[in-house]
Amino acid sequence: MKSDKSHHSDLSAYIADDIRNAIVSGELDVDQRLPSETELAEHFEVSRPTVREALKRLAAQSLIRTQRGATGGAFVRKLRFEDAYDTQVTTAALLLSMNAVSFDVACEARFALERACAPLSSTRRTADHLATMRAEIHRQSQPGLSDEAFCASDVAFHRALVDGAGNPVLSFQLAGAVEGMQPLMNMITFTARSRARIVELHTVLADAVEDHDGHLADAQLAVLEEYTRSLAVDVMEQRAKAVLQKSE
Amino acid sequence: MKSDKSHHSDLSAYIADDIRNAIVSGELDVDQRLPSETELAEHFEVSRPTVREALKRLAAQSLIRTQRGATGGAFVRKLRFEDAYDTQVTTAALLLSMNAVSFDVACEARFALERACAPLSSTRRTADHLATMRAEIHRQSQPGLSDEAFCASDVAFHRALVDGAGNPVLSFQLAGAVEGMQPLMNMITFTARSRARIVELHTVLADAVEDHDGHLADAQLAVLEEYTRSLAVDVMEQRAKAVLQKSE
DNA sequence: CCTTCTTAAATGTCAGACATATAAAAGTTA
DNA sequence: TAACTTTTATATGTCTGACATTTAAGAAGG
Repeated sequence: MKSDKSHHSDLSAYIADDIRNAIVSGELDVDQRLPSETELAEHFEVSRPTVREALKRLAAQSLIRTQRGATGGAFVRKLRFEDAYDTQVTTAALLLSMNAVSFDVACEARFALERACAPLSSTRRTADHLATMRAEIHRQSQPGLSDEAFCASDVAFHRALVDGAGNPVLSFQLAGAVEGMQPLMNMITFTARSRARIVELHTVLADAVEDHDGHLADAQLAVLEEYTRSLAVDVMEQRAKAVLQKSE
Repeated sequence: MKSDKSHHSDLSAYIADDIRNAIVSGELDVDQRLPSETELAEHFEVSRPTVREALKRLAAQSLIRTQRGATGGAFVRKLRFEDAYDTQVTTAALLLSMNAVSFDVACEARFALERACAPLSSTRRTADHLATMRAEIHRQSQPGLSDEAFCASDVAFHRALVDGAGNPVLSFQLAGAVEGMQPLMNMITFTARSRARIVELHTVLADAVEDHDGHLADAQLAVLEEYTRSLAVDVMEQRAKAVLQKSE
């Protein structure tokens, strides 16, 4: 950790960068304690509030955790997949909404990535993953389900499929693609008929995964993608029609 | 934005969550100005430093930007794909190193995801993407290249392939998988022979993409994955041997 | 009308203080 | 001696009030 800064405006950002680099480069190990806030303040020649702002930046990225008390301080945090999950989903959702990503583009990305998992999941899925998929299918066929609950169940189903690949890196990456897309999916209104169709597709998909048939699973996801996109098109058309009628 | 907090220890985290929810839910629009720090302090009934710590947390996630001066303040920031890129890569790299993810697992995830892009890229790649791929192949065949530079060029090549799919969501997701894996890839020492082999594989891959042959591109990536893994195995074996010799 | 000066509002930074949590050391008692 | 209690030191969490700096808009002057 060097201290240069000189004429930087936003010292806390500079200090955060400096410490972050030390963590990423491995200069600071997991669970290692950082110097106390007072010591950091002296080292960087800034005040304690400024150091604290820098530490909060790092905490926001789950790079450190803090403990109060006598042996307390800031410690390099072991970044777990679960920790990165939430941020990943939030970021993906914001990216989609703020950049006006079309349903088609998001859908394409999501299914392309998911299809990458299908063959692996067909090989490795445990009974547990399969049971989750079946349970979610069952929930999706319940009549009184709200559109949002249906969507949530859909996400749970696909997540089980992805997790079935048994590769935490894949699961992490897919979190953003699948869960982050949920807000977009929530725009769709699922009629009884479309729900029945989706349950049907999901069932074939689950069957394929159960039979270790990666090719069928992949093909089924392609069908599901096409159907999902057609549903979105329907919704858009209906909305356009509603706007037209209103203006008459 | 409600104020409850009650007995929360870590007010800045609570406040950051509160504002973050307002942004994610769309309650606050892009480029909308947040209340001034003083006003936020009054609203949440905390001091200004505490508010500032909360704002720095949000800034660390690129959710807000701040401007100084008379009309300054904190503004909801439009999260761009480029902004999320760096964080994505850093997070992925840290996840791999801190969770002792094996080369095989990371490699499998990376190539599975990349293969998801191959068919799309074969259809849509522009001349630009192709030119980048060719240029990187050329660089990789230069003799005096360091292992790190070779790796960097490899990343650039694959990134061009992914970008060829023309789907920013895919490109964003793959950034983590491909670039985040670079530290792991840097462990490999590339001999002249293995470099020649990789250049060869890359060339066939580029040819396939040029010919809009998605199937061949996909197959070629599978070959490349297998070869990459075999290289890693070689490195591990040599290291194990070195350790044995040392202990004799 | 244009330029320059002033002013006000906001963030950026600082210093010093107190509150609180926590583990280890010191003290106390059975 | 052993177990429990109290004290103490150290760290983060928070507050107050102040000053520095940046910046846009209004005021003053040519």
